[in-house]
Amino acid sequence: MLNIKNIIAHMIAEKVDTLTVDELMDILEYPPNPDLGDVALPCFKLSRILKKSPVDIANELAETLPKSEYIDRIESTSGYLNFFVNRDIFIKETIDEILNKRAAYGSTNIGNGGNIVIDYSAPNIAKPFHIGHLRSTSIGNALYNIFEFTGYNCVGVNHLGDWGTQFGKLIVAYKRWGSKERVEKYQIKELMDIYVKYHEEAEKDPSLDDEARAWFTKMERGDTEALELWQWFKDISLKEFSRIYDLLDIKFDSYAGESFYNDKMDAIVDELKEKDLLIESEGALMVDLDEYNMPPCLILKRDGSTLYATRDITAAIYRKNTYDFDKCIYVTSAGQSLHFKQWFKVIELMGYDWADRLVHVPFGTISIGGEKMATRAGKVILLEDVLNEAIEKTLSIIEEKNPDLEDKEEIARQIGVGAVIFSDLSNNRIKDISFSWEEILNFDGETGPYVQYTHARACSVLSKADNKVDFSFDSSLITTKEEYNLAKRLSLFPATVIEAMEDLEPSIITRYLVDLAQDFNRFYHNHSILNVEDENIRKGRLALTQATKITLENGLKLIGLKAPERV
RNA sequence: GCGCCUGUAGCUCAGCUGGAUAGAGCAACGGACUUCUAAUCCGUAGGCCAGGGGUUCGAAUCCCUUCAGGCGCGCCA
Repeated sequence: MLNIKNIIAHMIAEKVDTLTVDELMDILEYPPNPDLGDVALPCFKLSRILKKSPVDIANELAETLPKSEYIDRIESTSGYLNFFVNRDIFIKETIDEILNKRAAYGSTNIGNGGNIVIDYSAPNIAKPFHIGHLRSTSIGNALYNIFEFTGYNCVGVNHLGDWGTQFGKLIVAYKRWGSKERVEKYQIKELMDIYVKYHEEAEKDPSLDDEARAWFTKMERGDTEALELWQWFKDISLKEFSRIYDLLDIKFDSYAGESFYNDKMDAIVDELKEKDLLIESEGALMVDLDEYNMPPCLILKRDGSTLYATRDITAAIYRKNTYDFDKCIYVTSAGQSLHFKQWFKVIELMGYDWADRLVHVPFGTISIGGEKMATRAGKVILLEDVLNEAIEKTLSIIEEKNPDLEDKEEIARQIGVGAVIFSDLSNNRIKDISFSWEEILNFDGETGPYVQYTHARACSVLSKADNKVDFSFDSSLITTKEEYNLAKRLSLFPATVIEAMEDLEPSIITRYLVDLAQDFNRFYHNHSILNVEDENIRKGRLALTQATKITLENGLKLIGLKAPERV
């Protein structure tokens, strides 16, 4: 991998033996204005160590640093040491590497085959898949791809919410207001309707809740009728979910949900007892976390039934035994942060040294016009509606601009769905999102369709050249500002992937793609690729175009988007 | 009350473990399609980086504090 910072850090380390290459890598930065240089060393920190003024240090280094074929010249400017890289070599090596590695450009093996369990999506059975569920799904899926790309082996787990008192409620609702015919006809919509009705009625008549609890207890005791209804509701939900996952092109390696751990929790409760971690309070059992400045972690309710934490602890131990993970990652809303901190601590107190491999990846809440979405109140925007809306809009744009496009239904799906996922992965995870139809259906500017369009544009140029791209281009003919900026951007992709992996932050890739697309479009707009007289310039620009196409495609795939060749 | 998160252009957001003149997109206005796909590009305008202290050669960035908003705090997940 051609890494300019790395090369420069080595150069400096030869001269300044008080700093290591790694430390220098940290200090080196990219100047705000490319006219100043390609890489800069601010000398203010060295000033104290070397007991000289920053200006003197920069001046001295500018004269004494060893020559390198990669560096054209070095300038000292008011305490900064600015490096100007040799563009010929830099562009040549960057493009060569991309053309050689193709789909593997940007990948690394830092994971060394270690296992990563990623727990994401996890919708609740019998509830509709709404826009709020998208975040966990899209972030988890992107992290899955990013970890695979950096040399890990991922296990994607969909920890379905398929157990709990809401099923008691649903059974009560079904028995009172539902019918087999209606459920078979309207599927999850009907389940949602009767669930909403249940909550309306329960407001007036709290005895319904007792009834619901009784049904759930029946489920736990293995009552046939209760379990058959539960299984039926579950099948209906899974059918709906897999339709949505197909649309999104997202897959899981395991669907072991909450019910999977029903028979595994007793042993864990026993283990907690043996390890003397449980205390009793008002009939419930809990782990006291007072000395860690946290409220206690509830393990068993007064009636002896289990809780969320019980299940999570059990699942973590199961996953450790089954997958021997390097990391187990939970992609859930930021509102659950305390819960995770609590039970991670319990795992630690149980004496498991792998407690520090459990990672919570929180994300912000999605709201509509300032209001939280609530299934119970029926106030939701269904993800499928959003996806279909986006696909429809894409299709109408295609009809207008490129009606002869082959396979337009599928391409419209790829772009429409891409617009929704891209928008979801645009901001830092932790930021709250206010859902807006206008924004999610906007295909201009920093959007998925923009990046996909740019990719297709590159593909179109390449196909007009019969995809004849070879390595025999002369990089000294690639001289314009736009070409150089594009090459620089391309060279940053591998470091960007690593950063996204370390920060568990897919938006880093998303934003990189926008920057890359912008750089390519500026290049494309300012310079002809095919219609240039000089055959060698043409070759160089085609190589640059091909390198862009590859990098855009690799990046899009990481965040879970397709890269259609035509749009 | 305690804890966590957020506050940057009219709106949505970038800004790396502190570095040179705070950047994009949307919206607005003005330009560019007989030429490789205009889902594009170029330009104009838009800022007391919530307020106040502090640390530093240097702060949007780190520390303290105030304010505003969001979320959480033993039998939901």
